[in-house]
Formats: sequence, structure tokens, C-alpha cells
Amino acid sequence: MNTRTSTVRAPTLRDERKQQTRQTLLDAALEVARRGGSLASISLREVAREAGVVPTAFYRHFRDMDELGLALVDDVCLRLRRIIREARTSAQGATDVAIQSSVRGFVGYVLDNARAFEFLTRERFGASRVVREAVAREIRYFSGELASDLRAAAPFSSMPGEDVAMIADLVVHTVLNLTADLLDLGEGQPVREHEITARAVKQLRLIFLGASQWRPERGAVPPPE
Amino acid sequence: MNTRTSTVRAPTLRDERKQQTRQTLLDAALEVARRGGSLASISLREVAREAGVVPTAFYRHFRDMDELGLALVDDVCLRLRRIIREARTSAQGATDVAIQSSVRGFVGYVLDNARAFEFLTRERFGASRVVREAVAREIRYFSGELASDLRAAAPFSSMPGEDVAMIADLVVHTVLNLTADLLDLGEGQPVREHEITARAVKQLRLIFLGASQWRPERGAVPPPE
DNA sequence: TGTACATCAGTGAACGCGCGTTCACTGATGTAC
DNA sequence: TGTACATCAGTGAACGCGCGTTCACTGATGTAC
Repeated sequence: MNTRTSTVRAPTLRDERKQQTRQTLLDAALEVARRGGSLASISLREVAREAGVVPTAFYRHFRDMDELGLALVDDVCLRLRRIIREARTSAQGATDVAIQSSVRGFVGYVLDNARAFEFLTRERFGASRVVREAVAREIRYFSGELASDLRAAAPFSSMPGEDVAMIADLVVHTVLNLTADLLDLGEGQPVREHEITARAVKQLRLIFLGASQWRPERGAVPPPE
Repeated sequence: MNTRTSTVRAPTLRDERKQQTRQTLLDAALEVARRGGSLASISLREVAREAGVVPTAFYRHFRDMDELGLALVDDVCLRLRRIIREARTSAQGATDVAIQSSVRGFVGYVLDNARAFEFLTRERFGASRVVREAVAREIRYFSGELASDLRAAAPFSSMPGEDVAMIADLVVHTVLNLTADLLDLGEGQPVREHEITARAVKQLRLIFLGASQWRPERGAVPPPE
């Protein structure tokens, strides 16, 4: 493969600088969206202003704000996936202690990356359909990963896959709910923060307790006529 | 009490017509918000246009879109409270059958009032802080109502109030999650609708199964003897 | 290697548009007597 | 009861503003030879 026919050129100086500006725009959007409440309520010009470029430069990177929103979901979730992949290898099992330490670690991560989580939390039900769908896809991905982790141990290894997925979904949504509560709290409320976290830990314990007693249904529920 | 000193005047014809216009504005906002994605992404003028009044007439009823948003939360939740109050008297208990029939009833209600639920679901994490707080307040109210219902029966009557609240919260959020999934589905997907509903029923069963085995923590917060 | 041309990320002026809000108004409804 | 005045929900013109998008441009970087 020589340089002429290669499909992956070495990135030129120009490419690198373009990537840099792109990232500046993404970061600016995250910041402006945090201040402004949501992607839907901020303007292309605000993002460009925050990024320190002229509004027209925006179009060199994204067709419109929707496309930037999608890129932002990708960008934020890519980082999140990496963190979670690392966490998965260290902590295993669903004992009370494991739950508590996992949740505490997660809470720390959420607070350290508040802007990113706030974005995902908001846009999960935001005005843009494509962005909503992208967030839903990511959540399904995380739920799937968790399900495959659970399947490695009792009582999940002997359960129908559908039931494991159902439980993973419940766990993920309980964690999402914790995330939203934490972010709405703002900073500097350590007591409330501890209460909310403690409640989530209890909820997860209850879910795993239920799972340990779970008996798969005999016979499917018939769909409505 | 005579008419002169009475604090509640009989509503005049003018009052009634004003209320009517106000309701038209609320309905228009619900419809425009449905089409436009969220309260944050629609304009005062769009709402007035949909309602068939001149933009300036808006100010006779609300200071701004935020105030209309608050009124909309109140309006929608008032209706929801009534429905739920009725449902509470008819269905009691947490048996598998009771869960299934309650959920099916609720699903029907959600689909019949899709616009209202879509609004609450979106604005729960919407751009306006005051509207978000109003929605959070309503959710806490429903959670509190459920907790007091649960307390009437085993195993909840012998549990610390905090734990009952924790479980009610988990149930409410599982139902909210079901609601969001149903609404994102759109109409005319009966198979997916049934799958989503069946999953939520299973999740609630698992929660109540966990609750039946739940042992309050010994240590930090001991229950009163 | 040096040169001449091509590329293209970012610029800055300009546009038409819908926005929120102001203001003076109108005329139906309400109220005091 | 009838009359004269007050109220006020809704009107319509007008405003200044920030918006998204277009366009021709500039000059640094890349590339062919």
C-alpha cells in the first residue's frame, strides 16, 4: 500500500487543527447547553461564540445543531464506555459490599463529569428525535453489557435471557434515576447527596434480592386480541 | 356574608370567557409542544397562533412561557391525580394479578392521554428549572401517595417508613420508565407495546418479590421498637 | 529540492425572518347609583 | 329599573434584536512535478 492508494492518509497539520476546532465546538456546545438548559434552547451562534469562531465556521464541521448533538452523544458516550469497561474488570459480583462500592465509585464519576451527564440526562427526552434515539441506543448498549456481566454468575446464569435483560434494564434505569437526582441537586449538598446515594444502594439491593428469588414464568402471557 | 365583603365573587361572564381562553392557550401549548419537541423549543407566538388569539393576548393570562409551563404541569397533574384516586379505591394489593391489571389500566390511560404524558416526560428534564421542579414535586406527591397505600398491607406495614418510601420511589420510577418507553414507541406497534408492558410487569413483580424478603438494615438507622 | 498551483478552514458582510415586548386602542361586559 | 361610567380581554401596528444561512474572500497548508 503506497500513499497514493491508501484510504487512511496520515493526518496532515490541517486535519489536526480541524479536529481541534471540532472538539472546541463540541465542548462549547456542552457548556452552552448546561447554561441554557438544553440543546433545543441554544443557538448555533451561541456555540460558535463560546468556541471563539465565526458562526459560518460551524458549517465546516456540522450540517446543523442536530448533527452536532449526535456527535456530542458519541463523544460523551465513548469516554463513558471506556471508564465503565475499566470498572467492570475491577469489581465483580452483586454482594451488598460490591453494590455499595460500585455505586459510590459511579457517583464520584458522575459528579466529576457533571456537564456530560447533564447533557445525556436532558437530551434523553429532549426535543430532537435523532438525538433521543442516539441516547436510547447508548442506554440499550450499557444495559446489554450489564446483562452479559450478570449472566456470568448465579442466579442469572440459569435464567432465561429475557429475564436477565429485564433485570439489567431495571438496574440501569435505577442508576440513571440516581444520576438525574444527583445532578438536579447541584454541588455542596453532601447530606442530600448521601441520602440519595444510600437510597439507590438500597434499591439495587432490593432488586438483587428479588432476583435471587425470581422464578421464571411458566407459559407466556398472551398478547391482547 | 354578603356580596360586598365576599372574597369569592360569583364568576362573571367575562371571567368565564377569560378562563376559556386560558384553557385554549394551555391546550394549544400542549399541542405545539408535542409537535415542536419541548416547551423550550417553541415560541409564545406559535402558542397564540395555535390558540387563535393575537400574541399580545397571551400576556392577559401568563407573564411568560415559564408561567404557562407551570400552569400546564398543574393542569395536567390535577387530572392525573383524579384518575389515580379513582383507581386506588378499586384495585388493592400487590399480587401478580393485581399488578398486571393495574399496569394494563395505566397503559391504556397513558395512551389515551399521550399529549399530557409526553409533556410531563419531556419537561421532567426540560430546559426550565421551575418547570422541572414542579414536575419533580408532582412525582414526589405520587410516590408519597403510593407509599401510604403500601403501608396498609404486609410486608410494608412492619417496615421503617424510609424503606417503604424507597420502594415506592422504585415503583414510581419503573412506571415512569414504562411511560417514556410507550410514548417513544408511537402508535400502531402493538407487539412492541405488549413486550414493553410485559417487561414492566415483570420488573414490578421482581420489586415486590424483593420487598417480601426485605430485612431492614441493622445498624445506622434502627427501627423504633 | 524548489516552484507553482490547488485545497479548504476560517472570515466578515449581508439577507430576510420570526421573535418577545411596547403601546394606544376598542368595544363588550360589569357596576354604582 | 335605566343610565352613565369603569373595567379589561383581546386587537393591531410597530420596535429592535438575534437568529440561520448565503456568499465571495483570504491566506495558511498541502501536493504535484
